[in-house]
Amino acid sequence: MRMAELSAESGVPVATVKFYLREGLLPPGERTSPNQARYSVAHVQRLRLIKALTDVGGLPLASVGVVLSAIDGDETPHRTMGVVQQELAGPAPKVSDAAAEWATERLADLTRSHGWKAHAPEHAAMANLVAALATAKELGHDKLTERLGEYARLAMRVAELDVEVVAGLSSADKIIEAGLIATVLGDRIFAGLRHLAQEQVSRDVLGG
Amino acid sequence: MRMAELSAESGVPVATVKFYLREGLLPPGERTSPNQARYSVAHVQRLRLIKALTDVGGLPLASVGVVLSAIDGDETPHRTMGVVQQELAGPAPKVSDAAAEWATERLADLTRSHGWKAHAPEHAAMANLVAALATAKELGHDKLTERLGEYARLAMRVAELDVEVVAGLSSADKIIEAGLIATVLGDRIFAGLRHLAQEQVSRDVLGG
DNA sequence: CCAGAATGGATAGTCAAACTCTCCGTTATG
DNA sequence: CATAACGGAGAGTTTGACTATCCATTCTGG
Repeated sequence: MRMAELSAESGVPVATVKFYLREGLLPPGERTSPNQARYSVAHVQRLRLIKALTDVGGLPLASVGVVLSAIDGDETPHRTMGVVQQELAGPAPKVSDAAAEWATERLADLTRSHGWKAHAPEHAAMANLVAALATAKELGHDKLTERLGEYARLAMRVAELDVEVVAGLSSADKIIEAGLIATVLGDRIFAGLRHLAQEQVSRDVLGG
Repeated sequence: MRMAELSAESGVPVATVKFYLREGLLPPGERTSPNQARYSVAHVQRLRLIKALTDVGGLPLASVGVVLSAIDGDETPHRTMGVVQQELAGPAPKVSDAAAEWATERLADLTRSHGWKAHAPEHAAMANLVAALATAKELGHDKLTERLGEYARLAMRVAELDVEVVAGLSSADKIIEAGLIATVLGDRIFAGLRHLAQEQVSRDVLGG
């Protein structure tokens, strides 16, 4: 197919497709002459993935580029997912050193008591957790951190489900892509379900 | 206190504080003369809250404005939290009509089988869920939706914890603010815990 | 009391991200 | 073979979130 059809099929405007080609997010089409190219369904899928990562995952295009090269590379699923989570988490917001230290300590307790592996503070999920917990403290909301262990236990249950959903696929490539999609969409889906559930519970507990 | 101290105390640059004042995100200080003002600890707290909403919650300033006027208003906690969730969820990404219809149907099944109240498709969390599920389908990932019921059950457990954390506060104002903070930080904290847990589980199941 | 720093307020400028527009020479097509 | 579409490159646009510069006061330390 050529540009117009690729655009129609994917729902991405022609000008934007050209822009993605320039940025290297979309691989160039196969040349049929010095200045004509043909695109395949792989290009359509790639565009859909880019849309999912930006629209649903909220990733900046620069991160999308990093993620796409990661899944195109031939690293292990584990390493590749590390890159994905790094980009998905984004840069952690800055917080005061004192609060950060307290939060780091609190998280160390948690991982120790749950038998989880310790992580360096540069680890993306870790850095974001530290920032979020530190912010909670700075805002004077300790309740959330007091219950951290209970949240962690439920997070573990969710993670087990996540891995079940992704595991059982045949090839490493499929596991990587499924993992990517499950991570990007999974966060948003769970957040949505949680909000819905909060309304149910708060209706019962706090009253309409 | 005056500008310089307010800035130092909150960690927000003077120019930015002025900008927030102009935008109406921060209420003006108390006048001490026609062109001088004095600020209070309430201003410091407000600035910290704005920082949390933008940095941690990732909200655009326009949404922060809406949220702040909502919590300053005198609506019930339930209505106020509705506004908060609306802004937090943001505009749902657009998806094809066919996929959206399928996702809406799937969600109707879910809410029915869990005995949850049905929601209009304009409902923020609902619209985002529809978009996320529709995207999963468009990307050819059905596994996630097949297990939706299990995720919903866990989301319910998390929501119960959320409400426990917030309930038990004395005044409606405190409940509203705690709810806001719990929602904003809670999503990010749970996502972080989930990522950490995913690594533990995938290490065991998929191997290093 | 007064010189120099700080303040409040207004206007304009900056910067990055993510497109979108306009050309242009070449290629396909009815 | 006229004309519509294409690929490629560069400049322009829009939005969001600041940041910088002025200026006419107002405060403050010596």
